Amino acid sequence: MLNDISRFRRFSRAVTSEVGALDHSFLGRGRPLGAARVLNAIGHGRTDVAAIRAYLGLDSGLMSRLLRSLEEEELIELSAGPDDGRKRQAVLTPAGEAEFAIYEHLSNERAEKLLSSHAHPQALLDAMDLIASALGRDRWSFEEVDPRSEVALQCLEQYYAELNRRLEAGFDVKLSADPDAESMMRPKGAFFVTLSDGMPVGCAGLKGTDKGYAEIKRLWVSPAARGLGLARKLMAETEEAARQLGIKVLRLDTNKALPEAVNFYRKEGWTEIDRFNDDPYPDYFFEKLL
Amino acid sequence: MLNDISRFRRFSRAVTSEVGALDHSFLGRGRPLGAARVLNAIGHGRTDVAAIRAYLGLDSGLMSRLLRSLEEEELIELSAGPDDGRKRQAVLTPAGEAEFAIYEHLSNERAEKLLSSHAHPQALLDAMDLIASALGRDRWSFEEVDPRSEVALQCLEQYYAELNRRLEAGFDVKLSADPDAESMMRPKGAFFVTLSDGMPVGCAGLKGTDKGYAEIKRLWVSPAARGLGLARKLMAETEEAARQLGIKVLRLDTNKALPEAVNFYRKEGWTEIDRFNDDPYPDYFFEKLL
DNA sequence: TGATTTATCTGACTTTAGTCAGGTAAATTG
DNA sequence: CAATTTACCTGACTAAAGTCAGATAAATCA
Repeated sequence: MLNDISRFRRFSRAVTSEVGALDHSFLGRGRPLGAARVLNAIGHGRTDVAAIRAYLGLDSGLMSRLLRSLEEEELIELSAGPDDGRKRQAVLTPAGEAEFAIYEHLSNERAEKLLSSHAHPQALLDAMDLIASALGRDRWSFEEVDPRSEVALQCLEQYYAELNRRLEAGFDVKLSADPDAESMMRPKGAFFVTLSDGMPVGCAGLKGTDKGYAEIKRLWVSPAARGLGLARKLMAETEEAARQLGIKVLRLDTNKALPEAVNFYRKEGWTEIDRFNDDPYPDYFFEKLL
Repeated sequence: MLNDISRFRRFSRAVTSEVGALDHSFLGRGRPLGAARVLNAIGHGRTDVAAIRAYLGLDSGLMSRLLRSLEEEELIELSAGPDDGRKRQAVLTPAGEAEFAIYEHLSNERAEKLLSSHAHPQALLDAMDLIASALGRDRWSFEEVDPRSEVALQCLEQYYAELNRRLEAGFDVKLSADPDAESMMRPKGAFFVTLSDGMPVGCAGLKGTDKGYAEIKRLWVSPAARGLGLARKLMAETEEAARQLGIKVLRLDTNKALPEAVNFYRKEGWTEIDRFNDDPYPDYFFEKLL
């Protein structure tokens, strides 16, 4: 374990110096870091002054002064909030957009340089996803979305690709009993995605049926977010939705090529039952009474 | 590529906030960050004031004041350098050791917490090694060492383990023509390791013989540091040593289970020759004239 | 409607970080 | 050995970050 920690700390030193170098390049724009951070927060779409303050952890007095200095530079414009005149809204002026673009360029440039100088950039990005997901595990947001929405499709695409990779016979969603979107939306069912700092890292569908039970479908966790207990949380979220909808019996099926999934359902208190559908893919069938 | 960059920047945000949180926990000790950093540098064995100054990038005036404040807290003691009375040496007092231990604990605690809360900590550490190596690629140090030294053995152990994993018949160093240490040390030969922030990430041996040629042996790059051009640099270092020793002909052998190595030698201007030894493992034989 | 809460602003302040121009004493050079 | 260089120290300064106690105006509550 001691050696593990020294590896962790070597990583810490490396990223600390990288973060410091980026800060230093930001200072090259002739503006204190605090002001640069506020400008960038606004550029990234945070218009609500209170939200920026919370995000950057700034004192209200300090925030006020930083906004003033950006205003004097004519990089931002402040206005009263539309429904609450106390809450101020900040937007970039054209000059602010230009300045923000330069900061973006500085950031992107470092990213591109590192990625393009590596012979295996995808491996590097996978490693980054893994670490970012582990560091961000206590900032997950669970959102109920339309299963046809952009984020949902991003999850499902990766889910299908993984099934196709791992199932002996491959996987073609058209051959499977693909639930239609309405069955996974209120009032019949629900569909959840988990976002980790904006990146979709997991999903789960609750498919209502008229057969006296509902099904859990499309439970998927991104490889980068595995081992963090996300599946359990997604499952809890989905079961809660089922209870709200008055559902008493949950069922699901899975494949023998996914042993960790089979294991997970057993550990989570599901009981194995007989085949309850004629979908060609599943080998295992589970049930849980709510 | 745009999506790659957004993944990179998600990683950046995650580690920035992690770095910030650690700094914040350091501030909880009631000492400004600058002083804490100096104390920690001394605790980690940097006694030379000039070295600390270079490492932390501090102005001499600021450094002097930070040392003074730590001295007033009776956490460190300064003395004149043994051979140069201008260079000051800093060491921790017992109270300083105690305070340093607390900072260490804060750092290690975060590391342990993250690692132990993850189901696959080794995957996380591999990811960290990969990223730390990529970020630290312009701070490699090449050192000529005794092939029996600790760092050399660390490299060789991993090298043998990988051969054993990848070669069809496995690999037992005792069955191979294991060069004795003297043949890879001056004046016969040389042995190099590459350190990346203290971690050995690669090695290469130059084995002198009395047969009119010298051999490149044990060229290895850690998986975390592959794709960064390290093998080429190690090779250049080794060839330079060979030239210094007046060697005119270099030879090496390798195995068909290591296609990237075979590829590398071809690309680096080596010419394939007939088998020149009776070692059971190699399938390919190369030569290069200096 | 008057009292209270909330979001932001202002002024006065402290601490930390960082810069710069000399100064001192040890070491090195010609 | 005198002149110069080097490593560190000191004092005087500036800028940035952060804190805190009111002030103000909009929103909400009783």
